Amino acid sequence: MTEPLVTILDDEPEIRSMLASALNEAGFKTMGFARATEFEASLRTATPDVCLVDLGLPDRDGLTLVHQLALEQGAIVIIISGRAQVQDRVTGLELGADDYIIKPFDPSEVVARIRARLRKDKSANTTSTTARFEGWIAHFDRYMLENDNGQETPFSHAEGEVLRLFLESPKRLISRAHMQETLGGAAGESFDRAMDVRISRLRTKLNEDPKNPQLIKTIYGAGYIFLGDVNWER
Amino acid sequence: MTEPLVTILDDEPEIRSMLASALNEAGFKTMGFARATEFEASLRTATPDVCLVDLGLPDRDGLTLVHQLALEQGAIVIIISGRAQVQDRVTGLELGADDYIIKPFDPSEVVARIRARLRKDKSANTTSTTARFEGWIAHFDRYMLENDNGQETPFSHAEGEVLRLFLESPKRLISRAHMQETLGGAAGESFDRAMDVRISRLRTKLNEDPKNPQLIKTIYGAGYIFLGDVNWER
DNA sequence: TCTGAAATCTTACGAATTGTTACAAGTGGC
DNA sequence: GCCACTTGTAACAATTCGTAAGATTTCAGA
Repeated sequence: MTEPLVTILDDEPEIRSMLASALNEAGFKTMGFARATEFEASLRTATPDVCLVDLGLPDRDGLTLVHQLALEQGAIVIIISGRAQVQDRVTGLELGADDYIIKPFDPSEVVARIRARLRKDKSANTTSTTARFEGWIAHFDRYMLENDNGQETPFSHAEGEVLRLFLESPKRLISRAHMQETLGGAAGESFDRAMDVRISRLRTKLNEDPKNPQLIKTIYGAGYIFLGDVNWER
Repeated sequence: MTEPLVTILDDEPEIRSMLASALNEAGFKTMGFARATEFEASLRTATPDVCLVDLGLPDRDGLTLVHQLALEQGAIVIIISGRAQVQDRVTGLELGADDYIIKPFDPSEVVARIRARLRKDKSANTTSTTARFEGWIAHFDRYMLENDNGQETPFSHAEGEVLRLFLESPKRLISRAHMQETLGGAAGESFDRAMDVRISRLRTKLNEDPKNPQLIKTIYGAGYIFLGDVNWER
């Protein structure tokens, strides 16, 4: 993974810029939004790793948004709020937030808390070479795909990159933009055609029915989702 | 997983019992320790899912312990401390803690934070968002609509947005304005035509009788109401 | 009950997005 | 150099989804 992307959703410009500079300094990419609608629009093209959400939004109930984000996107969601009551914090966390930070806050603590989340998130799958999923076993060290009968088919490097991307974030929307970025192709170019081809080839190796793919699902206008339970072996 | 095991390491008996009762009530198993040595001895026989660690221990430097725990055991480590300085929190988190809670604390928040961590830990493979309603099952992760015979029809992203909106607020009026807002279309424009096309398509997938829709009712001049009981499974 | 205007539904079409196939350029082993 | 293999590009097919336009329904007032 390259630099993780953190989105900042807060209507106060000072807070956005304060967070952005602290996060950039810490090696994160950031995107700031003042309104929920703008933020949601951006989700079509970008897949943030962490979403910072202020609860006091002008155009939307923050808690509902948090709920959706956490459940649908599977992203790490951190609430930033001026409401300091225990009850507020508890409901925020119950609704799916991963952390709850109270205003006023220190940017360095925000950074530390984000790092703590990401660390945990990644430690589940670092330096592993084998993954099992839905009857398949992917051997990344040997570039081999083993089916439930033990038969093996080779897959290429390019195919492996895509497959790994999927297996590292199962059941999560992977935007086209994010894919191009991590797979090296300069965005906007005619490389996005190549992306499709890679995925198409991967699908055939996974015996996907073109009319009705079970594992790699296309979300028109957004990206892809890899369904299926994944187990990495270490 | 059965009931997760939470260890409590704190030298104050009142705090141990307070946490233990709150956690037990919330469905966790607990083990309490007053000293680091006792706690470490227990690690030989038990594998806790979550470790609550007080930093002010009599017989050990808490931070070193946290570091070891997080690295070697891979367990979820939550610091509970009376030291409230930002710097303390940052170093605690950097050393591997997953969370940092300041004394005095509310037990219910501790429970909520533990739940948040466990949820994330699992969610890599468990993200299934489905809703049952009137004989149908909507699988939002797979973009599939299952009828009472088990047959599945795919629905598109745009259709899913509308369906989700309905299922999240059943038996309540959903105004056109609100729909446009949440579905991204710039309000007022000729996008409202697209709205009812979406709904129309959704209706046909739900086998609605155009003359007499049972599930998606239109309220002339106001909006729509989704009738039908909904059960979310997450 | 009848009538007309406004709101909504539906169908068809087209632009944009994505899938698939064929082909060519590049790479490495023998 | 020859051959198998990988991988991007181009061309064409299939899908999604908004727009337009005509049909249908609803509601208010006579």
